[in-house]
Amino acid sequence: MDHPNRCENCIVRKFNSLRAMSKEELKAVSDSKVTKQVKKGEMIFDEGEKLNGVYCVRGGVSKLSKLSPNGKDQIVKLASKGEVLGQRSVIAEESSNLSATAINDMEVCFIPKEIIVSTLHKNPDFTYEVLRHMAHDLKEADDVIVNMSQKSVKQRIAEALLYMKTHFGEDKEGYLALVLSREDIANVVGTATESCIRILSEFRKEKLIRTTGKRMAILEERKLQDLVDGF
Amino acid sequence: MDHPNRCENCIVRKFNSLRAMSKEELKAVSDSKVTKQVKKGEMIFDEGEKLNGVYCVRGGVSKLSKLSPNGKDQIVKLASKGEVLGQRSVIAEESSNLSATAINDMEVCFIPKEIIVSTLHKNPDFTYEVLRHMAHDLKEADDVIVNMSQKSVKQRIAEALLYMKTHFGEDKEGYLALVLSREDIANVVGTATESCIRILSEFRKEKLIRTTGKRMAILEERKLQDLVDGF
DNA sequence: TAAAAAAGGTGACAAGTGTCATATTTCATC
DNA sequence: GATGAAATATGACACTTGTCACCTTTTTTA
Repeated sequence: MDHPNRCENCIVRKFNSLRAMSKEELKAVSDSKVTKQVKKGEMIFDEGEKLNGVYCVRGGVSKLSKLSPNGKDQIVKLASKGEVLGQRSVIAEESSNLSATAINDMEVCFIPKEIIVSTLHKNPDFTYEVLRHMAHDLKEADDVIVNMSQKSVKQRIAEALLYMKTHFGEDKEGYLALVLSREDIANVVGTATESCIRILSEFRKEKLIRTTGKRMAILEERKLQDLVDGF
Repeated sequence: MDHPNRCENCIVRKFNSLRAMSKEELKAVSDSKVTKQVKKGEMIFDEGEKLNGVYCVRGGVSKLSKLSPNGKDQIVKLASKGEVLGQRSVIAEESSNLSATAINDMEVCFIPKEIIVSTLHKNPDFTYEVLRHMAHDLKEADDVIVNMSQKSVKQRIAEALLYMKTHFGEDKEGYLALVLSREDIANVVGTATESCIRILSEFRKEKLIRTTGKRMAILEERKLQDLVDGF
């Protein structure tokens, strides 16, 4: 039973609420889960879809976004290793309010909702753990609301770059490990792609960042932070 | 034991997660709760404050807001009868990320966190109920993010008016039951007070609304909705 | 009730941002 | 390695929105 592909042995679990599951519950999850490879650009689930379970991210990064009436895709959250997608919809028994798309190649485990829901009813520790995670997500969402409404596009882009550095790190050459297209960055901060490109060009000219193709490196973290804080 | 001021008999409870509590738990809550009168403009708790419990709203309306670095107050949510304030912070064991201020005279019940937390550990139904509420709040927050970043100020104000009508209703004369200052409306939609006043004046000139002092009535719900949807 | 303070209202102007048009570069695929 | 498609880049311009200045009306307080 020490197969590396068993949830009991999956390191990723340490980061999410599944760590509060008992051995038996975890075994049941492992027996019914399906591991999937998702290629860059592929959609894991779409807005409005009824989800039959949740997706536990083993590797890669996913964007959670919502299509606005004007045709633009607002990215609400970036999810990586250890995060569980679709939890909210399964718990509220509603169709998904967001779509999930792979930003790079991903490995995710699909876990049927029956197991999640029954564990929620039987194991209060697990429910409490899920609740704590959701409380955290809600706080982050509040922060995003304030940033969106009170900060300029330039400040939001600076913040997004710093976020990418602290949450996804850098490679050996100092480039941000998470590579996002200009369009995706624009969709994270809620602006037009052209505005995003323009401001990144500005940052480059001011030597706050450097770029090679779509790879970007932060040169002046301090100055970017000052910008975010309004000088 | 049929005192009207006992939680067991409180109608408000029907609307929130406390309905999942057992008779005994509810009795304990009732014995330790403190009912407070909060006057218009008074703060219930402030951003950054450590909360020793939650506040159950019996009457009146509260704004939950967050001060942005530029000195503006972003209203994230309006809470009325039945809603529980401070839940998120108590569950995550963090200081509050928002402040709560009375928009009109309020009556709230303070419930010490110990009772909430211990019930969360003992009663899975209650935990699940709280979880479902928080899942709903999170969805609403996602929607706010998309609105903030993708809609114009005019659209957001139109939406805020419609929201006030559907959530708080109208009085006999057709005026919105919830009376907000122009500044508060501006803080809900994340714009400057002057811009808000200007757009409301515009709506008035176009006969979409009518105003008497700070009381406002919606005349053309359909047209406002069309505006929100981008014609 | 008068005076002071707060809220509502409007104009003028500047700054920020979105849109459209059009190059240019990079990337994927044969 | 060539070729077409997608992504990046930049200019021009209009529109939206914020800021400041000032005035009027309403509300609060002495």
